[in-house]
Amino acid sequence: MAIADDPIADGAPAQRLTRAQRREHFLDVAAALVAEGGFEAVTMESVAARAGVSKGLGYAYFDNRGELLAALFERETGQLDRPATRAADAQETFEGKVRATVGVVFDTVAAKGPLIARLLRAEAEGPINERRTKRQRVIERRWAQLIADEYGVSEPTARASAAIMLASIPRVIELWASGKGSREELTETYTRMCTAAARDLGSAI
Amino acid sequence: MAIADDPIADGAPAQRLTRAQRREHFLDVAAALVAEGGFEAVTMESVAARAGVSKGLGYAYFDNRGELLAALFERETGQLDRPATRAADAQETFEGKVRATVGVVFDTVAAKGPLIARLLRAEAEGPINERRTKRQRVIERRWAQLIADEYGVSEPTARASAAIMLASIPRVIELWASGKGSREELTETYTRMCTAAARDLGSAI
Amino acid sequence: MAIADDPIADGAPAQRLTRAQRREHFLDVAAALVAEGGFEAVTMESVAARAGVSKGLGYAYFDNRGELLAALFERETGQLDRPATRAADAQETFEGKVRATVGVVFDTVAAKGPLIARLLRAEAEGPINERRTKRQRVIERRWAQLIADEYGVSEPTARASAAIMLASIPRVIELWASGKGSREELTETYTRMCTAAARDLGSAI
Amino acid sequence: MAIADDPIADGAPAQRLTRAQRREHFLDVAAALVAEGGFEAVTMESVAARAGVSKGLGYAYFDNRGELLAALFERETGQLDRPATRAADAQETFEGKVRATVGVVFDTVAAKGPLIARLLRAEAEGPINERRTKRQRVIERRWAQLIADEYGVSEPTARASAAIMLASIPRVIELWASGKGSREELTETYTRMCTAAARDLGSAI
DNA sequence: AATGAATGAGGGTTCATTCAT
DNA sequence: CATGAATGAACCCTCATTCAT
Repeated sequence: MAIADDPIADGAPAQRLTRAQRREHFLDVAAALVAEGGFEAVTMESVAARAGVSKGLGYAYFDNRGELLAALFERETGQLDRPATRAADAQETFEGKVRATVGVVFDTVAAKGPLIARLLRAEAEGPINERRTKRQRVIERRWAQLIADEYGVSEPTARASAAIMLASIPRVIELWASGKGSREELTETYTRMCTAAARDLGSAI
Repeated sequence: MAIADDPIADGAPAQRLTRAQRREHFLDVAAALVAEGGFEAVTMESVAARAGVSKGLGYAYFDNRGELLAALFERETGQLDRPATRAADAQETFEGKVRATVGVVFDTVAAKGPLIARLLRAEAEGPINERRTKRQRVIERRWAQLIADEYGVSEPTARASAAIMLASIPRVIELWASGKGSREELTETYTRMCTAAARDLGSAI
Repeated sequence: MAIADDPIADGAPAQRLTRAQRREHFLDVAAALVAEGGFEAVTMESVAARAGVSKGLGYAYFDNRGELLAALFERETGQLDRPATRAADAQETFEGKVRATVGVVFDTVAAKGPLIARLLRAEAEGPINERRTKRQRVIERRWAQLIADEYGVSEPTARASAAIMLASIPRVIELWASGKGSREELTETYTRMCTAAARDLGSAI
Repeated sequence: MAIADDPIADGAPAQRLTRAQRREHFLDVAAALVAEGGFEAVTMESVAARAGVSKGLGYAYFDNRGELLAALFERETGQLDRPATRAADAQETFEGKVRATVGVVFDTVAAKGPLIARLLRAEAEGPINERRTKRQRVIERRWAQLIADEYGVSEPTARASAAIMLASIPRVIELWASGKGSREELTETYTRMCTAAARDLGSAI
């Protein structure tokens, strides 16, 4: 409805963005929508509307809805995983790495809300599921390596235990979100559980 | 479209079943569809088509799609939880109970496929989420009690640790389903992880 | 669900009725449903359910939904029109007849609720519309005759004026139902309007 | 299915109209359908089919079926009421105003068919009923004021009589449409009935 | 690049009606 | 006479996607 030269109309930056900026903006909007209403809330139309652009424009940046969601997944997990890896790398022990990783997860959730939990947990449309599986494999392998190295756990058992530990991280976030424990308590509990389990698995037959 | 070897020819009126039989049949079909394609694959239409009946018939048995899904959830979790509780009750120790529970889970998956893992894990439509949350609360409380009693873990920590342990059961099933370990190995690993964690949490401050 | 020898189960007379009784019962139920929720509320299923019989039974008494509604219309308008005619016949003047007729209408509405208003007014499914038109023609002709005879109004004008007068009777009922006047006031107003109009139309060119 | 002389071929994409044009087109189609078959004949699907567009397009213009019907009601009654008010305002007396109003009604029906009668009369779905009730209240109040002022009729009686008079206008249209009188005769008859009634109600106790 | 009209398929739901038992 | 399982058509509504402008 506005006709001219508002640099940014209506709260929605509807103008003169570079291709990359506009793409990011789409992802920001999609992130907000997932956080508010889950994946179903992300429709090409809702994203366009919230972004203040026309219905068809999304397709100039993403092949289809699946790709938009996949791009969102990549961006958000990247923003979680890079700091997490960095924080873990700064630690010597498995225990330190676990604690550091959980810390970054909490930080991220604090900063961006339930988005990341949803991304990691939900049964979602195809393109996301594939990527999630791939990401999981990578992270599980890393943790398994640490467990095997530090506690002398056999390869396959280390793999399984890493998978089991990682699977409950979203629940830890949920517990926090629903007030079932403080950040510190939950970090402590989770870290102790992981290390105790790893130690035990490495200890005997 | 199929021409041969359908038990029921394509335009012919379906078998006339009793109310209870038809209801079970619908749930069987829904179960198969969830196993294959997740919740989204369950539409009143897809169920009817697969069941070989007309589109509207489902509504004579379930008020709406949500109720169908809810009924499926109730049936399947009931078939898991009743034997699991029975098996756990027959054991004295937390360790025994965990092992027995996992055993029943494996039995169930062996008999009915990975459906149950999906039911327990996925972020799903409203009616299922509510029921899952409720069920979780009940089971978590039970495990928490055991952990607190047997290992002297404080109430809140026991609650959190139970939640964390239970959250990874679907992943255990997945590991098995994808060949990442035998039933015995996975049972052993998971059980040791749980008991080691509980013991550790109870050991000191 | 009950298996034997309740003479009347569940508030619903579900048993041992003669054909005619059962037919009447269906109409009673349909009447109640129209009064509560309009024509749309009358489905073959809702009628059967309320009557405490099985879904298909209605078709043993009425060819189809339209016929059920039509039979209801006939019965109810008959129960209005016969007393109305009798009451009108007992009066000498047009004014008396109008007053008597309106009195019977009020009595009927008082006894049977908004059913009759709905039957007379609503744009309804085909079979009812036809009958209503026919009924209207009959009554309009009668009133027109009276107007012509008593006030010397020409045939066509008498016909038109009768139609115009009769068309507002449902509104009179509505006014009463919504508390916009007492029975007596509304009867008086309506009667005076009709007689004044008739007198005027007969008076000159 | 039609093969010839459709302006638009059967599977071809429809004319691309502006938003306003398409909206009007939808309303035109809906109007035609109401005129032919009443409200029930207006479904989002029937409108789309008649308009030669795809099933879902209507929802880009109206939130749902109710809104479409409501918009139709607003448009049509607006096109009747604005000229009617103007014509009535140009007259000094109640008689003149009644005659002028009826004249505009006839003009409108002549131009657009009996649609308006249906809109004003029928018991319809919620959104229309509300609006009709509101409109009626406004017009009844206006007429009541005139009757009270010019003939000295008491407030409540004036209200009731106005309601009664207005309720028969659709019937006047029907009489005309079914050839039961000329425009002039019906206008004259209706106007005399109204004025005679008002005069009488004002004359005594 | 961007708009926004339009498509078309998919899925939810309701009911009149039929018919095997 | 009665039951109640089943059909099938008609609607409602939403969205991913295309494409003329």
